[in-house]
Amino acid sequence: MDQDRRGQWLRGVLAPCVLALVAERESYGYELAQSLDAAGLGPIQGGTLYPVLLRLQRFGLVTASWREGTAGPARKYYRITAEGRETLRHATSDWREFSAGVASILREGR
Amino acid sequence: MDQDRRGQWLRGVLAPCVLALVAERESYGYELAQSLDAAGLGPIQGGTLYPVLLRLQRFGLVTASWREGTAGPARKYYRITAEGRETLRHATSDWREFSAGVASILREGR
DNA sequence: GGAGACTAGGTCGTAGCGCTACCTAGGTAG
DNA sequence: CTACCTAGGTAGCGCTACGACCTAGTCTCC
Repeated sequence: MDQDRRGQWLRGVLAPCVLALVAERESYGYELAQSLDAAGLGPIQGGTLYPVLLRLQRFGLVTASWREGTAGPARKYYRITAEGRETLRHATSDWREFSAGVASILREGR
Repeated sequence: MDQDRRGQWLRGVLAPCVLALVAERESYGYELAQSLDAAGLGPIQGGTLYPVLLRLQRFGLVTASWREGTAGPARKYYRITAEGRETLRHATSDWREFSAGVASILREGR
């Protein structure tokens, strides 16, 4: 109940974050993992990220296409859909509201 | 995948929030549920809250004592421990960092 | 030409936790 | 007696992050 806090916090946040990164620029799994780490969310394991991407695809929030890499294995590029953008918009505003509520509670217990 | 976002977001956040409220002023379960709702986290069901309180108690982050209510059933009052305060401090700073990272990602995908 | 590292994607089992539904029990109002 | 509010608790379910593992292509170095 100390080190795994981040794991719990990722729940429900990871999918919108991935969606936001894909919305900015089409990308593939491995690169997204690096972007998320660079953004401060910590290292996201493959066993975590790939199921997320499959879920987003299954829900029709992103589309995927295989492309040969110039070097290394082929990459699966993801692009956001209109529905994905809509979902992202709602998730973002919901999250802002939620995190503000949490911040207000945690601020008081200083 | 719309209304249950909040449920996912509560993960790992609920315990620190309860801890923060108890740190501010000793309280009991039913009242804490109302405080959390009032703070904007939405209604927290008994089946969600009471296990959280039992976990906090089992980890030694709070202590509990039964007290007769002037009206209605007896109440179980919770008070934060020194270890609880320490945990709360770490959780709060960790959460600030984490939520800032999420905010930065969601901001970009505007 | 073999070993090892890096890139890239995927699957499987486990564990934690919020949720719904349900239960006990005291007090009060009609 | 019935209904509702307060107050606490338990049981099973479902979702999801995680670690462990697997396949495969490319590159460097010895």
